[in-house]
Amino acid sequence: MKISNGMEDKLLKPYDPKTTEERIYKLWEESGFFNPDNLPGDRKNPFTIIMPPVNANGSLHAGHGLVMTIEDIMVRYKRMQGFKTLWLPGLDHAGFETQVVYEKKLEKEGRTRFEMDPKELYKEILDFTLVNSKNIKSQIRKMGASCDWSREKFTLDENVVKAVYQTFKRMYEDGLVYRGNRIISWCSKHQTSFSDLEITDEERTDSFYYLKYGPFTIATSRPETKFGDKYVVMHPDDKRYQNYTDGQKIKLEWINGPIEATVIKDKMIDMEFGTGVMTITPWHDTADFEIAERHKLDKEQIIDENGKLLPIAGEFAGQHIKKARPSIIEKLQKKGLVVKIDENYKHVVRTCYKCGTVIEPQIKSQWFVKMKPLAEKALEKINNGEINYIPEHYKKITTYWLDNIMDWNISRQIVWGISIPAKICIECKHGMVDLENNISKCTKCGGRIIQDSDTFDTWFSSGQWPFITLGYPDNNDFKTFYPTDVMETGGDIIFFWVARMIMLGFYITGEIPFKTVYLHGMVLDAKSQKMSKSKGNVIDPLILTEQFGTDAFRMGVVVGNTVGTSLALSPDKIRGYKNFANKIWNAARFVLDNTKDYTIPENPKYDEEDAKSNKELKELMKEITKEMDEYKFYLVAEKLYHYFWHTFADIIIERSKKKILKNKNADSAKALLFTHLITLLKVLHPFIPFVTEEIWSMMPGKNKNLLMIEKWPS
RNA sequence: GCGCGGUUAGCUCAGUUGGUAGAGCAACCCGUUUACACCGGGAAGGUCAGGGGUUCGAGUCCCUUACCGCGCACCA
Repeated sequence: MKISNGMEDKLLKPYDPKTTEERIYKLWEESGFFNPDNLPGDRKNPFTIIMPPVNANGSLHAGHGLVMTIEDIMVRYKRMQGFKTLWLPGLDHAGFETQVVYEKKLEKEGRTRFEMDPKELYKEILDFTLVNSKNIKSQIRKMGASCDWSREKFTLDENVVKAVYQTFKRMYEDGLVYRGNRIISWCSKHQTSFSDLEITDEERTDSFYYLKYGPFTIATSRPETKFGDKYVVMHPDDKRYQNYTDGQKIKLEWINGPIEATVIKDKMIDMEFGTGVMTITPWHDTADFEIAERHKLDKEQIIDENGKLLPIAGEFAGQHIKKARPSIIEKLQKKGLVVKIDENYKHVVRTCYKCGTVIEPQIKSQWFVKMKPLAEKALEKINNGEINYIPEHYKKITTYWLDNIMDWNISRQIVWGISIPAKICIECKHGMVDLENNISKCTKCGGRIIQDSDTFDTWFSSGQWPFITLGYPDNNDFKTFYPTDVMETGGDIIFFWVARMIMLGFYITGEIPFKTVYLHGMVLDAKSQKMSKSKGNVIDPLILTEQFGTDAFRMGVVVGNTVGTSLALSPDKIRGYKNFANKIWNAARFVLDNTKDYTIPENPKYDEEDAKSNKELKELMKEITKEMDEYKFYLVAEKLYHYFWHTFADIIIERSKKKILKNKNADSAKALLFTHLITLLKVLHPFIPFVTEEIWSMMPGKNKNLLMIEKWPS
C-alpha cells in the first residue's frame, strides 16, 4: 500500500482549506449522495430534517452558520449510520421581513412603495429575492451543507401556494378561519396589521395626565385619543363611586364642548390604579374594546391609519397625534380640565418590532384563525411527551403560550406575499374563500364584492412547511419522510414558527410534523453582545470561513456550546480550530508516511500499551455515539478534539516513533496508528467534513467510498 | 407583575445519576526531537455570586437574596 502519487507533495504543505473545500464539495454533490434515493445499501429507516427556509432578503449571517453546521452534523452522522437521510433545503420569501428590507432600499433611492403600482413592486421584490437566493445557495454550499438540492423549495413555488390555499379553504369550512371585524395592532409607518407576536413591548417614561371629567378625575397617558370618550367606567364594588349607577347619564364639559357621558360598571377596573375611574376609547385600545363589546357600547374611530386625527377632533383634525398632544393639553388647561400632570410615569408601550413606531390599535375587518381548538390538540401531544424538546425548558414556554393563546390575525396589507384567495363584500364586509375565482356577489347579502387585496402572514404558509415540502398528501416523499425527525431552529421563533407548525401540521396530516425540536441560542459577537448593523459588530461567517476554513468555523461554533445558550463568536476561537485542522493534516502525513510499506492484517496484534489504547478508543466511540444520540455535539466535538490532539498525536504518535525507529513492536505501533486514524477521521467527519474527506482520499485502498458514506464506528 | 435562563480560572464556557474542580484562548518558564512553531514539554491560576438547609459528603438537590439576559402580560 502506498500513498497515491501526487498526494505526497500536497501533504508536505500545511492544510489549505481554500484549495480544498470547493473541490470536495463538488465531489460530494456529484456523487449524488445528498439525495437519499442514491444512497448505497438497503436503507430502511429514514432520517429527515427540513431546513428552516432561509430568508431571501440578504445573505447568510452568523446564525445561519450555526444552523447549517448543527444540521449538517446531525445529517452526516445519521447518513454514516445507515439511515435514509434527507435534509431538504429551502428559501423563504419572508413576506413582511423582506418588504421592510426592500422599503429601506427604496427609501435610499428616494422612492416609496406607496407611490408604486403593487404589481410593479411585487415584481421588483421578486427579482431582488431571486438574486439573493442564488447568492445564499452558494453560501450554504460553502458551509459544507449536505442537503438535497434536487428537492429544494421556495415558499412561493406554485405547489406551495396551492397547498396553502387548500389549507385556508379547509380551515374556513371547518370554522377555524373567520372574517372578523375586530381590534388589531396597526403600524402607521408600515401600513399593515400584525399578529400579537410582531409587537415589542417597550418601557417608557411619559407624562400621565389627570383630567377633570365631569364629577370624576380620570387619568390617561394618551389625551389625544379622548375626544370621543363618552363612557366612564368604574368598579361595581368601589365605595367611592357607589352613588353612581350603571347606565346613569351625566352631562359634562369636555375637550370640544358639552357631552353626555354614560356610567358603566365593570369588574375589570383596578380600584387601586389611578383614580379608579377611566373613560374608554374602544376603537384604539384592546381593553377598552373588550369592555365595549361586553356592554354593547358604541365604538368610534378617532385616529386614521396614518396616525392623524379625524374630524371628531374638531380643530385638531388632520394633525398627527404626536404633534397634536401639546396643543390638546394646552386647550384642556385653558378650560381648567387638567387636574395635575405626573411627568415620571413609567409604563409599557407596544411598538412595531421593526421600526419602533407606537402601535395604534384599530378596528378592522381581517381574517383570523381560531386558535383554541388547534392549541388544545397540540397541548395534548406535547403534554403526552410526543415531542422531545431540546433544551427541555422550551416545552414549558411553549405550553404556557398555547394555554393562553389568542386568535391569530393572518391578514397583512402588504404586496409581498401569498395573496389571500377570498372575496369581500363591500356592503356587509362578509368574507368568502374563493379558490376558483367563481364567486361574483356576496353569498350572504347579495351585495357587490371585491377581491381581498391582502396577503397572508408569512408564518401562515411557513407554518405548513414540513408537510408541504414533502408533497402532502400523495407524494412518496411524504409517505417516506413524514413525520420528520428533527426541527432545528432558533429559540426566538418558537411561537412564530415551531408551535404553529405543530398545530397546523397536526390539523392537516393528523400527525405531529417532527419528533424532536432542537432550539439553538443566539449568536453574539466576541464580547457577548447582540450583533447589529448600527453597532457595527456584525460578524460575517463567510469572512471567517474564508480566513480560517469552514471546518474551523464549524468546530468553533460547536465546541462547548451547550444547546440553547447564546454563543459568543470569537475569531480567536476559530483560529484555534484552524490549527486543529492542520494538526490532523500533519498527523495523517506522519501516519501515511510510516505505514507506506506496511499492510495492516485483519486482526492486528498489539503489544500491551497499544492494546490498551485500542481499547480506550473503542470505549470513547461508545461514549460519543451515545452523546451524539443525545444531541450533545458540543461535548463530542470537544472530546474528539482533545483525544485527537492530546492522546493520539501527543502520546500515541510520539510513542510510535521510538518503536518504529528501533524496530521494536513496530507492527503493533503501525497498526495502531492506522486504525486510529481511520476511526478518528470517520467520527470527526460530521464536524469537519472537508479536511477529513480530503485526507480520506489519500488513504490507501481500492474501491474506496467517499468518507461521507462510510460506516460510523461504534 | 408573572415566567424562563444565567452567575465556575484573566476571557469564553464545560461539568452527565450528589463522591478530590475541567477545557480552549490569554499570560508565564523551557525547548527545534520521523508529522506539525498553525509545534512540543512544564508550571501557575478558582471561598464554584451571597446566605441558609438536606446529606457521611453539595458546583450539582431544596429555600432565599442580589445582579445580568430573555420571554409573556388589556393596569387606563
